[in-house]
Amino acid sequence: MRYAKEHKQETHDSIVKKASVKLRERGAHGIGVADLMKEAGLTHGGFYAHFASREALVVEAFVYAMERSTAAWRKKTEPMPPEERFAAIVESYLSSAHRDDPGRGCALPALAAEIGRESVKTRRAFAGKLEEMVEMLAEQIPDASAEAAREQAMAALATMVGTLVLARAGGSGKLSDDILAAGRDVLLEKPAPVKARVKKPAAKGA
Amino acid sequence: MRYAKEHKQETHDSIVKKASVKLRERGAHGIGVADLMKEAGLTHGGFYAHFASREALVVEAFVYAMERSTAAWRKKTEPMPPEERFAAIVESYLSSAHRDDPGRGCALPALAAEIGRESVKTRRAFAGKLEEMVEMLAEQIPDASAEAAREQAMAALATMVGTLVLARAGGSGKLSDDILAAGRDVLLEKPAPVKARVKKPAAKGA
DNA sequence: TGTACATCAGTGAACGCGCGTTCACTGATGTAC
DNA sequence: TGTACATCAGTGAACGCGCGTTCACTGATGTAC
Repeated sequence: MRYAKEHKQETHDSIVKKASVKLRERGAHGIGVADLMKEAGLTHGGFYAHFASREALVVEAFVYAMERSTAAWRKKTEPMPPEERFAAIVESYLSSAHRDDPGRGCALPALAAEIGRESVKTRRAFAGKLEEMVEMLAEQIPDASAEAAREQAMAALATMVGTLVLARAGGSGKLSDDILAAGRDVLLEKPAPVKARVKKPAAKGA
Repeated sequence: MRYAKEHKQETHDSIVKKASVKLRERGAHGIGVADLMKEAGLTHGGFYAHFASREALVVEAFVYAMERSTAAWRKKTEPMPPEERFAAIVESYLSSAHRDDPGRGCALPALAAEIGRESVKTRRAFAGKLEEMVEMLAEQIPDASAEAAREQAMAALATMVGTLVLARAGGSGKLSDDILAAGRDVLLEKPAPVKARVKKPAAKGA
């Protein structure tokens, strides 16, 4: 080795990390190889010493973002009592801060629709990370069998992703805020005002 | 007029219609002007007699798809008794048929994430159509005040959109089917198996 | 009715540009002695 | 310790291609007389 043992790996990781932010911000097709490399302080020529293709970087960056999110939520909720964990995730996911900062947020609202059009191989890599995220969420749902928790976790994640996608597309005015609030309310089981459906009171409600 | 009065308008509409299918299938950046025109049986040169830019067509095609969906749901549920309408929409939205045919389905799971990155002007056009869709959905939710119905409609739409996005990205295997089922179950208030949360029985359940 | 003309929706060649990718080269670094 | 050498991560010019857009032209159609 002519360079420090992990030099290349560090560069590689740095490219992936910076790319994962920019790709979430601009979409899977929204930024080119040259600009992605510039983000990492490099020139475009070196790109193919690290990745087989642009597409390969997109997949790595996506997987990286998914892993980071899953780990971050797990770590964040670890010190909390079990019955508060799910609500904590929902509240931070459906915050205006998350809506307004896609680059540091969950990769799903930003990139999942585009992943759905990629190769079978890419979709499989995605599915694995999605399963991990669902599993982590399911663990934060107490008072349910494993199956029920998994189902609730999938539905809750879908609601969170859909809510963020619509809130982002709907601007940042009242509509967008209303969408965020609506998502929070159903997931935290706060009944909607007046004539709402009968519900068990939410954990932190009463 | 040298041509039949509505000739040009018909061509314009035909381009928008075909484009709206292909754009939902391949994404807002997934197909070029030349191929879009070929879909309508034309050559690319004529494009700018109909649209100011490619972007303008994308917006028109998106708006067209949203209007079609809203109108189609309204028409479909019209002959039904009010308490069955919402469930009918959810079931057709979260069907494997809809998952597997993005081109003829709702524009939101296919394009909303990309719309969220467009200009303010484009996002405003989007927001208007989204409001119409939410309103239509809200009308199908009986037993609720207008505010509560609007909130429930927004949350339900978010769940449907997120579910479809994740189900499409997750391939077409078990994970994908499970995601679809989970979305249907929460929206139709079928309690998940075993130890589920206390819920009012669903309209068609008992 | 028939002919000359005017219109304009649509054609297709051409443009410039940016992108993903390739490749010969450089120069900083660690190794051998 | 000091010097010559080998390595290879990173550079930057160049490529070919496809895209959005422009434009001079065509030819089918409706109108005037």
